[in-house]
Amino acid sequence: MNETKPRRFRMTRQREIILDALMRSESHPTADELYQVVREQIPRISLGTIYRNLEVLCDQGMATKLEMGAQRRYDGTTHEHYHARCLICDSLFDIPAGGVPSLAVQLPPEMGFEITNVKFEVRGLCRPCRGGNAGPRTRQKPS
Amino acid sequence: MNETKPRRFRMTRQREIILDALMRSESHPTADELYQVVREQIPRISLGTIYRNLEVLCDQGMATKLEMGAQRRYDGTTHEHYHARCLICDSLFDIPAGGVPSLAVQLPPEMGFEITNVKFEVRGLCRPCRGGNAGPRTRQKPS
DNA sequence: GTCGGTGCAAACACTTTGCATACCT
DNA sequence: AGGTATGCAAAGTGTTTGCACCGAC
Repeated sequence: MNETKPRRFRMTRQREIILDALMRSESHPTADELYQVVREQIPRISLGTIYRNLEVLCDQGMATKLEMGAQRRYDGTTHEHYHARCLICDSLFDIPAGGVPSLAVQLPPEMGFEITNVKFEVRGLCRPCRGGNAGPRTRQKPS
Repeated sequence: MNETKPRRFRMTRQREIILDALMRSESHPTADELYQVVREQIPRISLGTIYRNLEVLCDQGMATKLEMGAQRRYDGTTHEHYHARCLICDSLFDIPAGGVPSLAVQLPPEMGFEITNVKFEVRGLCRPCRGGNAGPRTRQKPS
């Protein structure tokens, strides 16, 4: 019972061209940027198709979605510190200073990139969401 | 010439309560979450005011905006790697493996947080935006 | 009194979804 | 033939903005 149906994957022209455009791109395009590119080959393609296919391709492990958070969050503090985010309830927890190793990054000089700061976030499961007895909650406040 | 006008900052009841709610919060609230809280004290406050004030408070350095990107980006590759983002043109560049130190994080056990993965991003200026002769561009593609 | 801030509502930008049709396999 | 995928358009979400009134300084 409760079996997830196989849901078969079909490689269509649209899907193929979207994936190709995505893999060919040196940058990390937005859905709309892909839309503009793909439209050169399939003028009548719709933006909805782009979104749907990106979703499917990510599910299939053929692509990755960056910047998960669609909603902006604010922080009352100003000093630099890092966060741990729960994958289930999406809560953010501060990571105490010292918990993070030196984040000294060495970029190859030929890259020509000048580092201003680094952003670092730990993803995982918070205590309440791990604990089995109450089950995972949604939008619960970190303690 | 071209002097930016002083634009003086005024501490209003709304602003004070929003800031207070933000600083008091242990989590990192969204604008809407703050709206719900602040509404208990100022029932007629509008969501627009929340957004406007958060913007101002961040400008004043009294708060911080997390998760800058409002727009989602996709990546044609699957293997885990890290990115460098340009603060001016917002381009994303891959960081070659080996450029990043071990990201072994030690969270205090009493935190009870189980790490699944870490997200890491370098911020700074890319070569084209650093180079003075052409000046910074917007939305330029990383080479 | 002045000029910035507020409430309200409409406008925006990005993403998701319902539906009838089209197309793989 | 059967079940996905597509195009289109409308609906959803989160954020920004125009405007007339209000209020801090």
